[in-house]
Amino acid sequence: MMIDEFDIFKDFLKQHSLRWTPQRKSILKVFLEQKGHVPIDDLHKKIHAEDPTIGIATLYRTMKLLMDAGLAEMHTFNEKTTYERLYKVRHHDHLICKVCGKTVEFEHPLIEKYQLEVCELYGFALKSHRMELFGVCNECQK
Amino acid sequence: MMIDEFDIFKDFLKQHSLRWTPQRKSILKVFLEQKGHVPIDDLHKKIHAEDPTIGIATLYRTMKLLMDAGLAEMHTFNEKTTYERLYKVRHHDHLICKVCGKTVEFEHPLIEKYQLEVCELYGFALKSHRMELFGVCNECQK
DNA sequence: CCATTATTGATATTGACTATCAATATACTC
DNA sequence: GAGTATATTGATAGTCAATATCAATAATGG
Repeated sequence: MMIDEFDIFKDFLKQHSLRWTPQRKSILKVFLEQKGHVPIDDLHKKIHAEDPTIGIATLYRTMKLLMDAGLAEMHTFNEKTTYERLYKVRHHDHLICKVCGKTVEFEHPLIEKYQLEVCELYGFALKSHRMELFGVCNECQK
Repeated sequence: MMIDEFDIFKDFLKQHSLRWTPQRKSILKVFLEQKGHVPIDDLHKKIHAEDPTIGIATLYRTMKLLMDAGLAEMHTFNEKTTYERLYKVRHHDHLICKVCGKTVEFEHPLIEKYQLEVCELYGFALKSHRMELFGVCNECQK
């Protein structure tokens, strides 16, 4: 039996005495259909197509819950806030093109290893990290 | 003959047909007196003590110029914007305590090396990067 | 000194996000 | 199911950092 994001969210809500509502269901559904980094206004448009009665406040509230539930992650690239799916997606870092804004995901085990080393050196217990490389992509170099 | 931040800024302004003014001088002076990461309102208070006539808009405008001139760098830790001195300060990354907000600066040559590798792999020309490790510091673990 | 153009401070505006609140929906108990 | 307690909702007002506007002023290059 597969545990999917809907189960996780329902469970999270129950654990916190919060409720499973049609609005939360719609928002999660639409969010999961997106790929990569989704800005809030994109999400809002698509939610609106699905159910025009859902307000922007509910969208913000629900995205916060999804983050608390570990299903979504917020990023701020170039002053722009986007949300990214988190569950069952490997951890990765980002390469961002300063010209066209394209992002590429990558992971590098050795970098992660050295991050741990640095934390130990300073007596920190590492919880998470953020690494973004800014550059100019192939296309934009031409 | 030492080239300092004042010279660099004056030169930058000249290059761009901008003007060296008492306000810009005061703001740079106060900024350079600060240590580490300075929030804009701290800076504003100290500027105000130096010269109460300088408005907040001029402060924002000047900080942007200092960034363009390569003398300052903006960070956003825990939703809070801070400015950091950049010139003649070695590049470094940050370790941030999620509990007390303390930041520690570090550098790790090998991490930088692998960042370059990743960029080459994807055909990006690396311009800059941001790496922040979030954890719990020694003190806050007790 | 003059003309040109950048700069300034006060303040209005923006834009993203949050708080408020009355109406409504959900979950729980019996 | 009915009834009750409580969470949720959408609309909208409010907040806050940052930016745009603009008339007055200051700096620059002749």
